[in-house]
Amino acid sequence: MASRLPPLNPLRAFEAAARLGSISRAAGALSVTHGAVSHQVRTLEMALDVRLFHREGNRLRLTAQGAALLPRLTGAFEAISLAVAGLAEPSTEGDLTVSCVPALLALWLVPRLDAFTEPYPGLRLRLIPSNDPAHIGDPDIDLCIRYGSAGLGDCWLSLLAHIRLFPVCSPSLLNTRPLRVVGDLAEHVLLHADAGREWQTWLAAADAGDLARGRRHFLSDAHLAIAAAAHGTGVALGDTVTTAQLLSRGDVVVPFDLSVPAADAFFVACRPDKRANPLVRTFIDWLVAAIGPQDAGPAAVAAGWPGRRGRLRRSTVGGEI
Amino acid sequence: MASRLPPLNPLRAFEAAARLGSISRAAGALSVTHGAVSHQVRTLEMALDVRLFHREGNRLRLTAQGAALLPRLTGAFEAISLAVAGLAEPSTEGDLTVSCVPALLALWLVPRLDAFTEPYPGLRLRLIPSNDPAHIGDPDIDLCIRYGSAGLGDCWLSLLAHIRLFPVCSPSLLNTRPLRVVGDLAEHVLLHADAGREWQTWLAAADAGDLARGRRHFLSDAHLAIAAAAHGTGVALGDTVTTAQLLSRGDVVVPFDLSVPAADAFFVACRPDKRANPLVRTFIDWLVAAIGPQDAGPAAVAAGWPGRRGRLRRSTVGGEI
DNA sequence: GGTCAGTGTGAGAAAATCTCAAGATTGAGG
DNA sequence: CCTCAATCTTGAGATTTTCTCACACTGACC
Repeated sequence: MASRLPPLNPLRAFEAAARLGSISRAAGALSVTHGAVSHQVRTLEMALDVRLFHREGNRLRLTAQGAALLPRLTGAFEAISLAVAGLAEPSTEGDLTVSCVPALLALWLVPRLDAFTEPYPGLRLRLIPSNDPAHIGDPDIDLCIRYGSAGLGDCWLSLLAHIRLFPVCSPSLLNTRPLRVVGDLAEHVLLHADAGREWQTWLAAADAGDLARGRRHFLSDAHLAIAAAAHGTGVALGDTVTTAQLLSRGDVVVPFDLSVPAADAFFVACRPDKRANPLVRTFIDWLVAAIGPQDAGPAAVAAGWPGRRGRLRRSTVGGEI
Repeated sequence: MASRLPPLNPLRAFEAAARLGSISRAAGALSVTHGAVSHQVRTLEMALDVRLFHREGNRLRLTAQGAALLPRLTGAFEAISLAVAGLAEPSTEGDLTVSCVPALLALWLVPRLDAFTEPYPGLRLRLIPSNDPAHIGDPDIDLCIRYGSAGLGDCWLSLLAHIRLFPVCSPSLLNTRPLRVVGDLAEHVLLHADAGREWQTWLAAADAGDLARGRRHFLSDAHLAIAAAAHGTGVALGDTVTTAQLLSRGDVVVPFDLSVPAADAFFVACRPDKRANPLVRTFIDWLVAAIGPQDAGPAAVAAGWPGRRGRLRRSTVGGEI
């Protein structure tokens, strides 16, 4: 898929020409002749098989497709430029304290941690399994990974991942008791994480809302619920992020081909001042990249819910603390 | 600054090698020989004057700097790939309804709108000056630009711009009554936008909190306050985004070299389902790019400003505009 | 020790990119 | 109408980058 990338230098030439509105100015900015830029743009149009400029005599006008491409390219090249510029800062020694939702910590973060820490021998990492929003304000905690953005208060927020939910169970469970149609769930224990409504949502989507009153256990965290499911205790709701590894190893299986979007999403959050720490920035960059591309579009973040707490994300500069 | 970009193809080669953990695998992914990738990586290290890999015999290990660079590059290349992939969708005809803070609409958006609409002759745009959070839920409104993210409810959010605030007034006002030191503000009318505390914040930073009780007018919106200032009625608080054009045209001037960060920031928001509309995505992309680069780091959203007091720093307002 | 799977490097080939020069279109000014 | 200046396009050839190939080196493993 990476090989599907179009030629980069023509992209840069187009970006400059489109942004500056002129082949000649782009040539100036790139320190080449205008002929070179003209060739590059033409090459790109060939490669993409798309017209990017309307040629009207001696003047250029972006086509709709060129206009759609421009801001994204500008953003990407700016990101590259910033990334390279920020390369000088060397400070990658020290402590990093991360508070993370237990399920994500145990099932996703810990298995991948080596990949992050490997280049940083001087790094001391402390991990706290928790979903307590108050941790954000704690000066001893560098960053928090949370499910849901509600109650996080005055902080930097960044969307990590939207998830979808689906039932999972141990493969051996299917041998002891059938689980072919949704109705068979009545014969199984539904494993709930916390007091969440996730099962209710899924059952509603499966047109089986009445099953919500069957046998069920409540566990304090999705991690426990999924572990219990893997053990064969019952059926839990897994999600696209934390359960992926267990699924690929065959520890759990998905009995039904139906998933529902979760009501909330995973976020990274930290106190604004913590972002000055290059270690924190590096870790966040890594997190976002490691969890995979979630969405096109810039800086997309889902806000909390209306009326939950009127005071969310309000801060004062000179006013009361 | 664009010319400061390092060579792109070596960046891509490094990204692949670092992500896949091996020169050979990168060579496979890029369909070239390993020698080519090795040369590219070496070239990049030369160009940046930074070691990106530790070479240990026949094995590679990322250096701290290489590891810091990797996720950002991956993100940028992914963004490019997505941008190009999304190029096929042609649908750029239809209606787009935007609800926007009045000041930003009149002083920033409208003057730049031609640049956006130009490539889309089939586009019908409807603009609504408003800061009503309820508009987000309105199915007739495609997207909202808001000051502050509070109360927006369940929606997609994206940071547009942080702003800084500073006094502005008509140049002719300075002829009629002096405005040399902060104390001279006592002789002028302070133009407030809404019931905001912005003036209070600025005066506190200027060590002149007592002036907050002088003559003042309250206008319903920053647009009106700034227009009144341009007209010579008094002194208003301008910001780095909406007031930039008036400043560059000389309609208003900045009497003091002191600015404070605003308590909140501009956001774009829309209902999650609206983001399926390519027109909405294109408009948001354009907005974010047009308002300028705000921050490095992925998907960074400020839920308010750093609340630290006394951190207000003097800045050369005229210079950064 | 031999083999395998990696990486590094130098020389030359291949390909991309650039420059140069000529041609074409447009708009302004006389 | 003519000329001039600005701008884009295009083709040929020069230049630079990038790639391949062949060989050398290292470390792991049997």
